[in-house]
Amino acid sequence: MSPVESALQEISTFALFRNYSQDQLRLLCGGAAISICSHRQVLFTVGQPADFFGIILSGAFKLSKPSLEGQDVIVHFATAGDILAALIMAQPHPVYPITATALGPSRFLKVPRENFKLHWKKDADLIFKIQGLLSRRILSLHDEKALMTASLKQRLAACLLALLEKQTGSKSLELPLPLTRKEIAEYLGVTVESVIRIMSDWSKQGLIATNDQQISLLRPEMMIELLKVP
Amino acid sequence: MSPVESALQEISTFALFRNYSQDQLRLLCGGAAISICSHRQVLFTVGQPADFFGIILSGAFKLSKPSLEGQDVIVHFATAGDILAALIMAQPHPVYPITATALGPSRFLKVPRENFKLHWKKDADLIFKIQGLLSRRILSLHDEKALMTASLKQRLAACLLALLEKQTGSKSLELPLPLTRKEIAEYLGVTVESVIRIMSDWSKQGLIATNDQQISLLRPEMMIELLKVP
DNA sequence: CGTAGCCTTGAAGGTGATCAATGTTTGTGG
DNA sequence: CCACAAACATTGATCACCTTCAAGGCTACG
Repeated sequence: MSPVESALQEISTFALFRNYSQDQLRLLCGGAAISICSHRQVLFTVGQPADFFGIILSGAFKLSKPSLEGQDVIVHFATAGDILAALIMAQPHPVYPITATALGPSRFLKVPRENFKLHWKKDADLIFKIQGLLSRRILSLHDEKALMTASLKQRLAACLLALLEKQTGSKSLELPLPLTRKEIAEYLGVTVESVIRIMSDWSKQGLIATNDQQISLLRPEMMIELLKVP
Repeated sequence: MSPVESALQEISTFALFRNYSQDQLRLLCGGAAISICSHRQVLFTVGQPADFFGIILSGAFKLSKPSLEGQDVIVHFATAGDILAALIMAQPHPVYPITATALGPSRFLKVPRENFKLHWKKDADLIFKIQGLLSRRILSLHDEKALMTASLKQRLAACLLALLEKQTGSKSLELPLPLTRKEIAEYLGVTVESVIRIMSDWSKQGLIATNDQQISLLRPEMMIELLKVP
């Protein structure tokens, strides 16, 4: 079986494509290719013409864009099952609004842009489900915004807990993606030093542990406690 | 002509419904009603079962949700032509994720929830256009996030400029909605005092003027200048 | 073996928060 | 129409959190 064929079987387990037959998937993903990305490999870059969108098969990607001052800001951590760049496929000459970089070894199913107009757009049910994904993104961005008045300690706790919840299946205590302190800082919009100071405190208190960029939340209940009234 | 009928003519000028005949609109908006809201009137409240969604005919609404500490955070300022609550209509028992409050006298076309499943969802092209709206929301939330590392002065300038750009048509210097300093603070996630200090500076320098909660940007070029390198 | 990127720690500084007091506008009911 | 309450606006003083700057250690990789 070709790699793409087996990928199609793989995505049929994702919520988005449940109930789709292999034939239907073959149509939707005609001409697709699989990108095998190593850690830190860039999938696409902000500003580049968008000639493909697609689905994360495994691993994770950080989605970032440059801020006014030039340094990068991470807007989202995308994990297996997430769709990337679908939201701009509607435009006549789409350009990636963000840069996608692999976090850990990852696999991505690249679907040619034409498929969107030819097949995806015609499938009201699929568009509808994608809308559901977009809605959830908006709601979680709102939640994040509501946390802006909280202390950095609370925002950091909320961030790690949210990442832990992304975990598909088993409830291990390890975050499903490798993360540097710098990346966490870029995600929260603060400096590395601030993140480090809080996380080393937590390490000393046994709340978290880091092993080769893999972060584990040893005491999630305690982290949740931090989110309660200051 | 009934008020609803004239509203249907009104919305046919919005980008979302261009090319729709009155008959089609009558089908999509069957059973709709018009809410005439006065300043500060609440259209729906967070947590309340969502039995309608709809379109802002005129005026504006602030969309807010309570933060951890209890005070409200404004997640979006919605203006004429915006769709509210469409993104949660897909759920089986939707509940409003935010509170919508009128800013200035406003009119809203309330469409019953059933219409979404019966008619809107079936219209692939419409769902597709709504997806376009959602995409733009996500992109602008990303832009906002990229500004989180900037100083409050810059974020405030960006906020006012973005609101000025929402203006449909004429390029007056007055923001299209009445805003208190407190609301701006709730939108930016900072305290009223900080907003006031910056805005009184700008008032003294002649950059802005306030008249009965109507803010005017007298020198937009200067505001844009503030967004350049610190 | 040298460089580049990440991690860590400390000291100093600034931005925005907090607290407090007062003035102003808006809305409500007698 | 006035009295009063409630919400908003303003200002100053003080404080805390987070940033900035600086220096050094660690690991990965050519």
